[in-house]
Amino acid sequence: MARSTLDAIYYGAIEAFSEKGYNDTSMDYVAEKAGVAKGTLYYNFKGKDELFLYVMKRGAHSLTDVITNVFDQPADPVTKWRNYISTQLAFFEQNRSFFRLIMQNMWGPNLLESVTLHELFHDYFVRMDQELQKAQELGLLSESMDISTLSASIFGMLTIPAIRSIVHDLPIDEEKRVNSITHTVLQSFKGGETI
Amino acid sequence: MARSTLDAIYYGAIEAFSEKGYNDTSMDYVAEKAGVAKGTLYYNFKGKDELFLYVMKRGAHSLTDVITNVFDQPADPVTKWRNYISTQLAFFEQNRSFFRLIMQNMWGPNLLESVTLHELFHDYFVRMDQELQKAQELGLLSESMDISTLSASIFGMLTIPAIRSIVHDLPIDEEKRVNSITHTVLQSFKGGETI
Amino acid sequence: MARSTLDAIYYGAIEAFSEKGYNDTSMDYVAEKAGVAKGTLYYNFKGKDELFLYVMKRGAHSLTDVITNVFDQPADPVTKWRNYISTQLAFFEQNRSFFRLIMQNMWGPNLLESVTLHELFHDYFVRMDQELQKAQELGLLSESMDISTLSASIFGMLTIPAIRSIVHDLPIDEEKRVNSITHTVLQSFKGGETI
Amino acid sequence: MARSTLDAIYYGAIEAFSEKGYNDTSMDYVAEKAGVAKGTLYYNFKGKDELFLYVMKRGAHSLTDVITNVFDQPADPVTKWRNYISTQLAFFEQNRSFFRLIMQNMWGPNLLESVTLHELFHDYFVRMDQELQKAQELGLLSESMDISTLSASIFGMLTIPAIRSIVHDLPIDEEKRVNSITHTVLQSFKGGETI
DNA sequence: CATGAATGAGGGTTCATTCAT
DNA sequence: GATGAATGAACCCTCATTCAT
Repeated sequence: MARSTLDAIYYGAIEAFSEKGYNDTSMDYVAEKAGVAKGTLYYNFKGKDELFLYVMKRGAHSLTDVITNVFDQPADPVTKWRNYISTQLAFFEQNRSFFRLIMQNMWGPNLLESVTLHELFHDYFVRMDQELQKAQELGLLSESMDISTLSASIFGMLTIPAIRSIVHDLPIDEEKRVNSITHTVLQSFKGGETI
Repeated sequence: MARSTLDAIYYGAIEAFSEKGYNDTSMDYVAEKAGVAKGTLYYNFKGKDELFLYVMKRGAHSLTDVITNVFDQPADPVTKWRNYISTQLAFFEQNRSFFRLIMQNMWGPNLLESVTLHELFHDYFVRMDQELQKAQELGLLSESMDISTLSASIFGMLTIPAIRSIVHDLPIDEEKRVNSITHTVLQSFKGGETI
Repeated sequence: MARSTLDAIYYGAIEAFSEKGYNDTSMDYVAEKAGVAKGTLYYNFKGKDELFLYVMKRGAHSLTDVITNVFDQPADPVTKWRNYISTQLAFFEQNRSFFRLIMQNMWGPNLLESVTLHELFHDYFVRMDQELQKAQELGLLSESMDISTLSASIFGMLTIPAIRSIVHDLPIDEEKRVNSITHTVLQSFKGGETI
Repeated sequence: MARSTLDAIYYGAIEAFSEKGYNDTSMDYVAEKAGVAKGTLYYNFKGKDELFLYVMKRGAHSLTDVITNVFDQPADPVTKWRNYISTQLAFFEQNRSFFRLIMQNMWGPNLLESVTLHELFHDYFVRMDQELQKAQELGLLSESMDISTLSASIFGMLTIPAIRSIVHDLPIDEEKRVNSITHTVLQSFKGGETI
């Protein structure tokens, strides 16, 4: 199959980088995990940077797919957000080490000259902004709320508890966590007279 | 003065690490920024890890000071949380590159064998948990909320928008952002019948 | 046509090697310049060494052709030598980068186990030795002169000024140079009482 | 002594490069020959290029010393040129592999961005040009001769026979060679009516 | 206390060569 | 005949660490 070598590299690289982080992962180790020779990595990618970026891009894409699928379903807004939260948390749970990798590298200096890893998640935030816009138009969300701040906040409400428990490698009462976060997120939509 | 060399190292190191991140900062560069010889770093610290940890500890301490000072003030809970948010955001703004450094390294694999950087922020979360506990006891916060999830969520509501704007190096309408986040946080305290 | 692939390789290789030298020319680059796949190079040649040797041999052959054509013309000796010089210099001028390539590799360690590149020019020196022998027999050249030293000297009188101006990429008063060198060479034939 | 490490590197490097040429000499091999660790090479030089250039510069300097010493002696011009030839040839003989190294690299592409190795020999040719100028003023050399061509030619008359015999590793009748070349060089000074 | 020359393990990258198609 | 994906040995270089001064 045409993609087989590339796929082997992808899965080996995601495993290697997730385990050790970008800097502590040697190309030798990636090659070993991928089951290919080191030269093959360089035959398919210009260098470590480009390989890493490829991994992150494929990963960011699958992350964005989650949000897209949820919000494209026909459902009332509250159900959508509830689904978004539980689906996203489940995704993090199923891809613990990769999610951790993302959180490590989202804030770094530019990896390549012009591309911040953060930009990879541009689509993600765009989709969330759209949905918040809709909520605002429906009167579910106060007009005074700054949408791009809120989308980042919601992302934070979700991810920080998730990454925190992952870093500590603690088992979590999944249902309780989903409920708490759902509550937090949905409350943030309500009323505007809190200040 | 006894502390002068150590201080020179501290300030040089924080500058160097903030600029380039842990891995891309060489001991040579730290020495240059600190204005001391490389050997002096090793005279004062066992190695790069220990030096970095020292920097992060002093930094985490000053971060924790913020939350402590705010919550120790006599004030009603709502005012306290409002102050906490604005003070914390101001701290991030004043220490942009160091805050970025923290966010990069909070989720990493254990830096030394037994110490996760995240543990450095243990005190921070403990203090917040205490305050949330109080709020719960005062009936400001629903009994059903999971406190450790909520404290992480609140941290996320604050930091992700902040780090996002720092990474993108965008100027921000500070007041609007504080208001949006304050609203979000305080709303999360309200009612429990959202689910 | 049978020779077309081989010729494509030859012209691509001579261009590539002349531009970058032996070591800095990759087989990939030769393949690109030749417009064939890398595997094709290995289908036609055992390896890089053999390919390079082939290029040098074809080149050395055309260099030797020059000297042969000149000395095979019926003319008096002085005219012959004058023609030799101007023709040779013109050849260098028309094949600047290839000539430079030759001069770089003439003195190296043996490229293959048993073949020095210098030996490629064996025919060249043999032909010159013959002509000097004739001159000696005609009494044009002192009996005391060592012919193999002289042929090398003459080659040096020609090539060093040529390569020097090529390396410096300087425009040259061609006529003046030919005259100077012709004078130098022909003078070396005269008298024997200088020592 | 302050220079001892640098000297060890110098002598090790000259030995290594002379034996294998620039490209086929690894930094590991230089370190081994020099009796220092590889890191020491990089502590003292930016890279392989700079180290090589240093070696060539020190070498070019000692080559230039020869010509300077000879021509600074009080003697009649003919004696000077005779001494120059024999001294230079002796120098080549005593530094066979280094001389070969020079001849290999004199014609290469620029090693660093702005410095051609050939420029290292600038002083050498300047000194020879001065001496030829003097000869012209004394009437020993025809006014019509192009000096910079002639200095290169003389260098060629000397070096090509020398390098040729070195490459072929042939024993040479030293005296006969000196005589032949001296004759050739001195003859080139005479008369101008050959053309 | 402080220094900086010296070290060497380890990493990213190149590239001549092979071989299944 | 020709191809190009795959290989892995070898190379240049970095940098945390040591230690004699």
